[in-house]
Amino acid sequence: MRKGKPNDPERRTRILRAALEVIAMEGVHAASYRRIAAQAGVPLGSTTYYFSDLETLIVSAFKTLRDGLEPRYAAPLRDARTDGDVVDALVAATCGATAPTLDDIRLYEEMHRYGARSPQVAGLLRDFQEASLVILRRSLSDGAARAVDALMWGWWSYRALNEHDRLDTGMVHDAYRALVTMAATELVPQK
Amino acid sequence: MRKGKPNDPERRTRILRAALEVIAMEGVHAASYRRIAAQAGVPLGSTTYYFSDLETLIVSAFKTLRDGLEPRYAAPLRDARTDGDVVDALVAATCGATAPTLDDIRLYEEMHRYGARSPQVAGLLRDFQEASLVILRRSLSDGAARAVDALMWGWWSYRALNEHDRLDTGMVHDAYRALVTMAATELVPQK
DNA sequence: CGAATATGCGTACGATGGTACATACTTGGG
DNA sequence: CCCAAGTATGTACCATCGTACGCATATTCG
Repeated sequence: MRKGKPNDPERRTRILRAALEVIAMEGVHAASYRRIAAQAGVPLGSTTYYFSDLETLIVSAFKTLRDGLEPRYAAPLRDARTDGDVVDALVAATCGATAPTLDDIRLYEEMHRYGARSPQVAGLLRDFQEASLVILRRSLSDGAARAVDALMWGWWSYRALNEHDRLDTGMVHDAYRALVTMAATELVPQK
Repeated sequence: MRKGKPNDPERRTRILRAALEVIAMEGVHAASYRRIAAQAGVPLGSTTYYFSDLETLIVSAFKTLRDGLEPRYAAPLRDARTDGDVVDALVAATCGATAPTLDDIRLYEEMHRYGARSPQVAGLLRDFQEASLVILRRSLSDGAARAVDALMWGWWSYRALNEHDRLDTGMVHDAYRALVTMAATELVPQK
């Protein structure tokens, strides 16, 4: 009897990567079995074999996106010690070294939109957001954490819309500092 | 010779409204000629007659959305006199009386995503954003205006994802106040 | 070495999409 | 009243989609 070892172990992963590429370039609506197969350089039957329906494929692709993104953004924030470190990490995540690429933002936006109609993907998004909030709450009040989270998303969104103008780092820094400072002064009635 | 007066002058508007309804309910990917025609209660040929291709129809629909939304959100902000008024207006626009409905947010998100592939729609979005910034800059520094704008969008987005929990008004108020206050203290190096 | 079983693939079908276009209907001027 | 021209519609074509399914290939065990 056969063990079930795949002939090409990379294939599944390659399909998922191709799916994300297609979604980033042309949107979820363009992410068809055929288009993804072409992108991955595998035959149509290969994609339907690994993912019995399209919803499964897309959700799986978004899952790998989350798994890839989460540690990348979480780490610098987790290492922050002082409020200043937190602000710096936030700035970096918004428009600095650890900031997502435009493709990543597009992907995340597509995910967001797809989540409006897919409970599974909505769950992924909430997981992602909750993980971010958990980290932020280690140094900020709940309110400030939520505000910071929303602001970061707003700026990412802005970057996606205005591809060419970079966000001014000083402005971003000031805004985060204002929110983080608010957290400090608000801490008494909050706690 | 005939004057060119339409037999049913309402029809064009009705089709555009139906398009927005479909987009809000099922997303742009579901906005087909046939689906929109069904929603508007008109035959397929009627939609293709008024809009020679689908892109035109969708862009027109988004244009009417912008025209409808813009005055609604601009007015309260324009009437704000003091910084406190501005903060109150922002809170109201985020989660209060003048806040967009969930449908409006969904529509706006669909527009955002569609804009990623349609230069025309991207232009509409930038218009909308710029109009908002112009008003905000009457009482805030450029940096604060941008931060406030991004934060509002982030919270709208949050509301779309977490349909059921209302944003805490106090938290929203504090965050906006922090950003507006920052604008005041930052005003010297800014100007 | 078969034979059984998992892996991988090609084709076909029914549904749905945008669009083209021939046809009808409505209107107002002659 | 009737015809020209704009308005409105029904149908049909071709492409593409998700999915089903039968067949080919590879692998491992007895």
